[in-house]
Amino acid sequence: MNEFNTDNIKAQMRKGVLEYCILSILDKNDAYASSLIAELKEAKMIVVEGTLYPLLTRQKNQELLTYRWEESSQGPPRKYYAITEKGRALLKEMDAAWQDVVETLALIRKK
Amino acid sequence: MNEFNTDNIKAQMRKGVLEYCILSILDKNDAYASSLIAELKEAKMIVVEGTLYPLLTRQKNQELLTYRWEESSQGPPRKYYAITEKGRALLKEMDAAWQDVVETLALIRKK
DNA sequence: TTTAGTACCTTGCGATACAAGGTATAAATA
DNA sequence: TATTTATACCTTGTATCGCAAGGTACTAAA
Repeated sequence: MNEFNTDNIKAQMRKGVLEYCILSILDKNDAYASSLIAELKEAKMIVVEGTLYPLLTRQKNQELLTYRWEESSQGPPRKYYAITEKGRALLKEMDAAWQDVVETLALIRKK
Repeated sequence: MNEFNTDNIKAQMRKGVLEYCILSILDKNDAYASSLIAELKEAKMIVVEGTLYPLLTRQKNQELLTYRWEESSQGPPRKYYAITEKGRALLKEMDAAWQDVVETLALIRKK
C-alpha cells in the first residue's frame, strides 16, 4: 500500500488524454462502446460507461465520428463507431500536441 | 490557421498534468505564483492565475507544499512556495504514473 | 419464466480550469 | 503631490467533464 492513492494519480494524469485515446483506437478499427472500454481497461486506462458514452456523443456531434448499428449473435445490437476524415485531421494535430506536452514535461522534470 | 484550435487541444492535453508540473518546478527551486506562471508560459504550458492560485492552495492544504513571505525590491511581497517531503514522495509516484501513461499511449497509437 | 450476460443510455455530483474582476504595494511619471 | 504603471496577491461565477449509480432492452440459458 502506498501513502497516496496511485490509481487516483493515474486517473488524474489520464484526464485530457481520453479523446486522443478514443480517436487513436478508432483510427485502427471501428469499435463499439463496450469493446472500447475493454480495450482501454486492458491498456490500464480505465474508463467507465458514464464517461465514455457522453464522450462518444460529443465526438459524433463534432463530426469526428460516425456510427452504424450492427446485429450481434449474442446480445443486443451494437453501435459501431468509425472515425471520419475530420477525426483523422484532428488526430494528426493531437499527435503533435501530445508530443509537445511529453517533451515539455521531460524538460521541466530533468532541468 | 488550422481547421482546429490547436491551443485548445494542447490545453486539453495539459489537463491533469498541471499538478505534476508545479511539483516538478518546485522540486528544483522555490518559487512564487507569478514566476511559476512565467516559467510555464515559457515552456508553452500556459496557465492563468485563476487556475494556479487555487491549485497551490490545494497542494498546500494537502501538505505537499509550504510557503513563506519574502520582501521584493520592486513591488509587493512574494509568497514563495517550497515542496515538502510529502510533496517529493508524491512527485516520485507521479513520475511512475506519467511514464505509464506515456508508454500506454505510444502503444495504443502505433499498434 | 426467471436469471445471466451483453449492450445501450441518463442523471446527479464533485472537481477543476478559465474568464473576469478585485485589492494592495511600490516605483515612475506627469 | 497625484496619477499611472508594474507587480503581486486573491476570489467569484461559469462551463466542462469524469465518475458513481441507476435504468432500459435484447438474447440465450437454466
